[in-house]
Amino acid sequence: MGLRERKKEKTRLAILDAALDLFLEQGYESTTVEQIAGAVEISPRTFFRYFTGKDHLVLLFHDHAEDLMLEALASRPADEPPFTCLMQAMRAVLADLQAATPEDAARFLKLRRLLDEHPRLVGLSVARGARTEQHLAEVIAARRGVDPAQDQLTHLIVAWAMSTMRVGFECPRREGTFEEVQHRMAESIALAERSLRPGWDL
Amino acid sequence: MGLRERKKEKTRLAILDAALDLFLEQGYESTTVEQIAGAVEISPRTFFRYFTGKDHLVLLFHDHAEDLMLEALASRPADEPPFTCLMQAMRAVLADLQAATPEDAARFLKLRRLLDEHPRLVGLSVARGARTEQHLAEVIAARRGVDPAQDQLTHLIVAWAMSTMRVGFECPRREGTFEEVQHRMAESIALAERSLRPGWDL
DNA sequence: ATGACTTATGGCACACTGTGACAGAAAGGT
DNA sequence: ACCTTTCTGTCACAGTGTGCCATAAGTCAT
Repeated sequence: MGLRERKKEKTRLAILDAALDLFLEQGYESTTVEQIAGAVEISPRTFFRYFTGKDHLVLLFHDHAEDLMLEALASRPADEPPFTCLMQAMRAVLADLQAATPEDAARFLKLRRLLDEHPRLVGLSVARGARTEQHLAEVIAARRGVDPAQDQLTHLIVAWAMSTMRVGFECPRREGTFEEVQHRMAESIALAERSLRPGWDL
Repeated sequence: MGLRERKKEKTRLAILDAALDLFLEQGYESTTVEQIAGAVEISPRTFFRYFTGKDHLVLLFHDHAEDLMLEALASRPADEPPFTCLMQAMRAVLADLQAATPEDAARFLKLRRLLDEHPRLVGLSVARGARTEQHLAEVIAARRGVDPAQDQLTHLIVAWAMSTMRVGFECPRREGTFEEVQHRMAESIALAERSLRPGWDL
């Protein structure tokens, strides 16, 4: 890996960290791109070369999580029920989180606090989730051998799975360690499985 | 009702209709507020007094639907299971749609086509849905006698209900009459009820 | 009607986001 | 050293959204 790419990655993270701190300090909306750029000594124009906009900073985790889920999904046995499959994909995201560096862990917790304090960002987050949902629906439709444009059950399976995750991640909004997040998530999955009729997703 | 309010309502609808047509003609992003304002002979500044922004135009239906659902929810018997309740609230939205004027019906169908063609707007729509979900969660928590900040099941019930609605409304994306929307919705509800264990939401 | 009031509108200036175009700086390979 | 490729900053620009203030329109007395 050349100096160029290492430097880019460094700037990337510097921007992210500066932005998260500024957002938490003075609020999301009241933080300007100019301020973020100033904090890491780059021009505002360069900021937009690293990220598509302020929103993108908040959605980095979602991008990563989506990759992980699609990857995890691909590695599950073909005969595993779709919903079970999706819950496993979710666990893969959790596992990745646990294996993360302390820096990444801190970023995740900051992001979580940020979402707590800014309902608008929760909106952004679920909107991004809708895109993930589309991608997952295509994979699940293929698994089930149906046309994603026709089959409602496929969309219901994916939508409910994403909802289950979201509830696990979001609720409750207080400060939380990874252990607590993981516990909430497990609780959420258990709740879901207890509520569904066995074989509903076949 | 005075002349003032009637005139305001007229401009309001004129803006909405002009905007929807422009969006469908030349795309959402490439339509400017200036164009919309020009089409109804008002200043751009006035546009922002009627609507908070371009987004708001797309979310008018969601605002209305949320009102209807909260209203419907309030009128349901206290001992009705939460999920059933929410499905009834959803039916209230459908009923309102059927009772709508031809103008409103046309607006709804245009909005639907618009969402079809613009994934970004689907994101907006889902984000708005998250806000509705919060409000519904509070009502359902009260019904169930639990603290919305603590109870995951409440959030799961509401999230799954919203997902069920969304799947009913969105899928599939082709042109549809109200009959088709209603049919899809009924199908979605049936699918949901078939998939859930009786009494899961108590 | 006339006048006094309340409210809606338009115009202006402004801050902010995001993008295209171009010139110069930095890193890569030879 | 050289040339090539890629990154960066500067400038210009279009668009969104908001505060501010003067003016026009509507409302409601007498």
